[in-house]
Amino acid sequence: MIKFIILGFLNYGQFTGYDLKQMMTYSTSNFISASFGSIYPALNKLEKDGLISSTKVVENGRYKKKYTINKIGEDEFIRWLEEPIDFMRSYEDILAKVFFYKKLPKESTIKLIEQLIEDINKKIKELEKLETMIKKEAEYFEISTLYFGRDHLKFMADWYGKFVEDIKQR
Amino acid sequence: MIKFIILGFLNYGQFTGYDLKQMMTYSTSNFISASFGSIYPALNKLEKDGLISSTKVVENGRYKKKYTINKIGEDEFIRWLEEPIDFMRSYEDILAKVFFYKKLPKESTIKLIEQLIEDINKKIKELEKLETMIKKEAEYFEISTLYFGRDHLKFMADWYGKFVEDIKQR
DNA sequence: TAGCGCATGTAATATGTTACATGATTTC
DNA sequence: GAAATCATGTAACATATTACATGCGCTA
Repeated sequence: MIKFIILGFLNYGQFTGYDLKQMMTYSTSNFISASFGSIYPALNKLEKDGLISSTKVVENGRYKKKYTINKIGEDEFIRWLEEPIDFMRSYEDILAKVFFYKKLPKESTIKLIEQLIEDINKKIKELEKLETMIKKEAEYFEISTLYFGRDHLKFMADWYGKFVEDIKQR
Repeated sequence: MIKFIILGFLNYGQFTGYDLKQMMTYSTSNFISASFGSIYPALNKLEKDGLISSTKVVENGRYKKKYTINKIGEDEFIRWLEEPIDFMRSYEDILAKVFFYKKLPKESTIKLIEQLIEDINKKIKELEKLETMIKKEAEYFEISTLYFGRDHLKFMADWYGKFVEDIKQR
């Protein structure tokens, strides 16, 4: 996960691990935040795997390692972005992709979100079947968690429905 | 996390690791599911720590290890349930507690949920401040993730608001 | 000169998954 | 007799956090 957020930000320029942490704090902390303890090892692994490259520089007398994304990294990032959204993962995972959707052609974005909505609606129907099956025996708080699940998915389908309409009209 | 789900289920009787996995599959898979690879080690640790005890039995010629919750386990479970809900964790974590709220007196449950709603509303105000600050520079998809965050929290506050009213009227 | 911000990194810990290993009983 | 289900467990891996370790430059 953190891997793709890093690749995403490196699409916009050269940054240090410290820069990336700042960017996450200011713009993605709402759904993804990372500590230095995950950013630095992730950067090292990405470089080892050839997705990014680093240059050692001294700026204002300070030693820095600036990272640049490579072609392989760009390709892997786009491949990830274009993958259908797995809505059963947390909503944070969905937002991590949405955050970078401007990198994709408008039609791709629209297709991905419409697919997402369809998948969510399928899941809602499944849940509603389950509900009618276990309604009688289940305890109040237990069944309430099912109702929350259902309503939460309805909220998601609804929100992304409006979102996709908004994207179409832009 | 898995630890408290196990303790929660052991409040209802004696079960094996296999039983617990089944119960999760059928009733909490909506927000929590666990593999045997996490259930069995968790059971061993809980026993080592004295929160649960096991008895080896042979049923239908099959070797089983049935677990019982101890007083320490019960106390620790209730302590966890009574803790204020940390809504910044995933909604799955919230549901994990709600699922077992029948173990708590009605007034405690109501207080916990009302506190949750208050915390969510505070966070919504923070987000709205942030929005007005960065509205101008931010890119469409980037700011959309903020809007989702805000609307998602509003959905949560709303849902739990109705929930607490329903609990009061029962 | 103390403290904060910038900058990188490691070690210990937490928490889980997937795959593997084993073996019994029940069902078709 | 094969396959599914019951039943327990370990090993390798994945992914992250928190705390620690280090050191420079700027500002009060």
